[in-house]
Amino acid sequence: MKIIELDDKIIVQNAESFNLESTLDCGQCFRWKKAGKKFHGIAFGKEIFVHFDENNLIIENSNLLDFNNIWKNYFDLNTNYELITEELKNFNDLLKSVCENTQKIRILKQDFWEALCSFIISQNNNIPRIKKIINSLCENFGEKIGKNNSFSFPSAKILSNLTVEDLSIVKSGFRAKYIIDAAKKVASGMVEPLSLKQMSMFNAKSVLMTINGVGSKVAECALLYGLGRLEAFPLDVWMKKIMEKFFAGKSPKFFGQFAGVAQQHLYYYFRMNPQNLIKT
DNA sequence: AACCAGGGTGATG
DNA sequence: CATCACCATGGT
Repeated sequence: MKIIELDDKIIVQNAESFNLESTLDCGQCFRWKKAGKKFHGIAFGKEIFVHFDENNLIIENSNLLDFNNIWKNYFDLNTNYELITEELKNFNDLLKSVCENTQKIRILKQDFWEALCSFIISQNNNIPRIKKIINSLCENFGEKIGKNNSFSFPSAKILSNLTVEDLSIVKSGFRAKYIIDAAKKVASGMVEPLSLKQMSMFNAKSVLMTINGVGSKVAECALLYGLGRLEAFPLDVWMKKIMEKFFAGKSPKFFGQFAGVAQQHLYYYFRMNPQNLIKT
């Protein structure tokens, strides 16, 4: 991996190859959009365009400082996902073929608060509307960044001072009170990502579930997408069906220390191919 | 028009 | 512990 900085772009030569489409569209994040060959997105208060040119990862509207501080970690470029995926393929024939089909998904290391808040919004909701609510949340309460109409994800501190009425503009429904409670607990340090990273999965999950509106599934999402705990295994309605049909009697432990990565391949594959889940 | 969406809560058995 | 109505909102 060699980094080249020129103009307002970063070129990561021989970046460990991964598939941007599957990685950014597999349901782990909600703020990336395809713009031609490139993907446009915002994370950690910065807006970029990103695409692959052969083995080179091109990050536009950025610089070396941001790459080192944000994007290297966000795309988790120091982790060898090829190794992880090879290990997963040995667990089970179905998982092997699914991994080969979904192609090189990478779990992003997202901002803890954004991941937690986004998956609180996701409960009993559909993906297009989740994106719409998050977008509205950013437009109304985030900070304007760049020259375009782009906004950062609003901080927990900002949201912690809002009322349910203030939030009604984003139309998050009954989730508004959950967002505010989560914001208060994060802003006050009662729920603190650095300490959660040091805790056991069980203890970290217990702390997350003290937030009103955070149950088992959302807690696992926060652990996986916001805290880099790759053994976390969110069981949503799709994963429950998949487990019931193909992994009956098995628990998430079956998939080992990278269970979350396995989960992402399975979830994405069956979202893309639901007929293979319905049919008996 | 009823039903569903990357669920959680509180009440009840 | 298992089940169940209910939770707001927008799309089909």
